[in-house]
Amino acid sequence: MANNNTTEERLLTAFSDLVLKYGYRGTTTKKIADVAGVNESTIFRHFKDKHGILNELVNKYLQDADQAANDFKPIGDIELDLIQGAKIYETFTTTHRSVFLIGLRESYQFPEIADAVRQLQQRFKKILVDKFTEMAESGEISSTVDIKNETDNFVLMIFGNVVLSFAYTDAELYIPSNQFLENNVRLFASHLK
Amino acid sequence: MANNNTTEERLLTAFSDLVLKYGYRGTTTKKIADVAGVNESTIFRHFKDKHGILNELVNKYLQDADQAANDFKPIGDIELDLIQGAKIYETFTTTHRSVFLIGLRESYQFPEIADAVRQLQQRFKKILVDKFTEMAESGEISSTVDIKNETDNFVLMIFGNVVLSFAYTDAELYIPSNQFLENNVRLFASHLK
Amino acid sequence: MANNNTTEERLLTAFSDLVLKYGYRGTTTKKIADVAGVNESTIFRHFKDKHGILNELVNKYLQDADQAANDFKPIGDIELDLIQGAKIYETFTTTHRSVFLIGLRESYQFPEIADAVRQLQQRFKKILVDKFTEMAESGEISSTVDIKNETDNFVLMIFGNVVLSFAYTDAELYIPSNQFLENNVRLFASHLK
Amino acid sequence: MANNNTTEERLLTAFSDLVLKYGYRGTTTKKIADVAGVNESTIFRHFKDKHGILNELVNKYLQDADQAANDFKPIGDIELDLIQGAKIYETFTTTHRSVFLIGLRESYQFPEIADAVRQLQQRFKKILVDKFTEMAESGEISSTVDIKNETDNFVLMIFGNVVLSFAYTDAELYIPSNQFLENNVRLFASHLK
DNA sequence: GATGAATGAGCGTTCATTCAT
DNA sequence: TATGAATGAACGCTCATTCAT
Repeated sequence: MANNNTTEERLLTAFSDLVLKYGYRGTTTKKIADVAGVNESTIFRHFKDKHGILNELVNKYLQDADQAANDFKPIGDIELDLIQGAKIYETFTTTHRSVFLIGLRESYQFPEIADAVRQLQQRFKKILVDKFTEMAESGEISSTVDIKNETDNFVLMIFGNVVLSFAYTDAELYIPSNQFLENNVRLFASHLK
Repeated sequence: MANNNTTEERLLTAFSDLVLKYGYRGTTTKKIADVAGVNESTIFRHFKDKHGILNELVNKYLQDADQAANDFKPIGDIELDLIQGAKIYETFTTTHRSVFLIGLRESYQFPEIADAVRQLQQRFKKILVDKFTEMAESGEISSTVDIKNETDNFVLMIFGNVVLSFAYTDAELYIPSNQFLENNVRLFASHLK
Repeated sequence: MANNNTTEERLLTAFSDLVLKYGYRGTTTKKIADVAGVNESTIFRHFKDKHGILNELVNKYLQDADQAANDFKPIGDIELDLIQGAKIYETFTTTHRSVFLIGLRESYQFPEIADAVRQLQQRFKKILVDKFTEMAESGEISSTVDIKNETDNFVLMIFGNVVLSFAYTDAELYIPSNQFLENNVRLFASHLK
Repeated sequence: MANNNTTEERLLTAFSDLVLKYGYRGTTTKKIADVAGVNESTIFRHFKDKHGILNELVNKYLQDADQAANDFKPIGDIELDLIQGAKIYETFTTTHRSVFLIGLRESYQFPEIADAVRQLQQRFKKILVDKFTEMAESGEISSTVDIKNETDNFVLMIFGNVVLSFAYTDAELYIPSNQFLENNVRLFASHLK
């Protein structure tokens, strides 16, 4: 038995962990059961089928996504706002790594997950664009700043780093969170002032 | 019969196409055979096993990767150099979509492919950093430019856009090539002058 | 369902029976399942793989072989001792027909089984030679008897009859057990007195 | 190309050699073609099918078997006659090892070969029994000799040694030809005088 | 006379899922 | 609530055989 949690929780945790390494297909019900310390057939008492486990995680993802989007409230300081956005995005995707990765890897099989992943990105972009537009109108941002494209670039950049960190877990390729926020995001922000 | 090409070519094409949708595991030998219009067992006359098909594509990837890295020769104009780099990177990854995606999605099962994908990224980064450092020393680039981090940001950005375009093929999320080079890369470059 | 035994027992029995007819390779998992009255995949719940079934039988063979060798205790009466030896050898090999035959037929693919079959033969030979040597020393056997070669001949003879009886099951070629012990073994023994 | 012989001869030789190691089933047409140095499909130009190769060898076996039986002409000297019989049997079976082994191993699949192997044994037995009976009638052999059973024992013994030598090629178990004839057969014969 | 390309049947094995207990 | 036994569909792969050249 993996830990003291509910059987259902242990199954969800086992599934999440295994998906990181093996992907959805490679995460067999046998592996899940072994890691969770239960019988394979027990899975089907708690979830309709293998897909049902994923659905549960997707539901949590969607709830948290709303929360994260609501939590992201730019305050009008470009630097702090981009750092805040990057931080929330990174925290959220890390918390929901398995769903994020399935959305990335198996987007064709699970279009609804791919959609969910995309939507989050769009919402973050919109929040930033809206705020920056507002700031541009009030003169806080120079009118020469190309808000739309800069925001696109920013989102691509933080998405790129998250993908690198998840897809190649053991690699030196991605930039660790703190360093990324302090150096890279801050540097990016400096061009918008 | 899918088209007039060699059986081997048809198999490679079928494999590549299916991998985009279904991933490596989901691309069954039966599907490959059906798409290529041959009997399933014919696959094994042309390739040692299923992995052998992938190996063939990886070999081509590695050859082309060398070529692409050699082709990327910055001329000392920041804007043109970044555009050139982004264009070559994008062209190369598009040509080798299937291998790139397998390296991204199934990095755990195929660490050598994940490595190959990573290496390309590092090589591009190094070429840029080397050139920009040289330009900074000769005064063509202001000494205030944070070459290392700017290059990181640039590479994350073009990587992010490539991943988006491949992973969510039918989505409106990624920025189409021409537009990306003209608007986003150019915009990014403008901050380095 | 073939009979009331455990699924595992039914599988082992089915495998054993089929091996006599078809050999190891010819005994397909489908045939085994059909004869045992279970689904083919059920085999793999009970045994790691096809070889695992054989391993199980080989383990039993090895255990029984020790027992058989220990049970064979010549009492110093040549005739009775040869009959006893022949009887134990025949009973043992008959009980483990399938393993014996695989060791004989597929010795190249399963050298460890071939070894096991050989060893039994050597052990029986040694027990006889040791006893007869002891009897020769105590004068119970004439010193003119060529113990080593006579024993070789005896073992070849009983081995030959066992092989005939197993390999050509429906033939009239081999000599049935009782008759063999009463006539042939006894006749052979008569020359050693 | 294996040697200068006819394609057909090379195929037959390749088949014979492979059968010793791998048995009939394990001797794939691909292996045969590789060893013979021809294309796999060439086999089917020379033989109807895989079984056809075996048939060819069986035909030769049957012709030679007649020859061997005719060659075996006991002269009335028990010792020399048994040695002669053992020698011819051994030579013949060695020459036709592959067929002999298939008859032994795959007797169920190829009953006609099993028959052929059995018949040879019966013919040898009959020749010996007939001669010894004749000798008994003429007083050359003591009337106390149990001709039938002694002959059975003798045939089992030489059969046993041949099987050992073929089935466990690399083993020290069987008794090498010369030694077998000089020691074992001679010893056996000594009891009949 | 021989080849190379292709096939279809069948093999051992894995997997998500069901069912009786 | 959970288990252990069993299943059927599918998978990657091998094999003897066919056919056009």
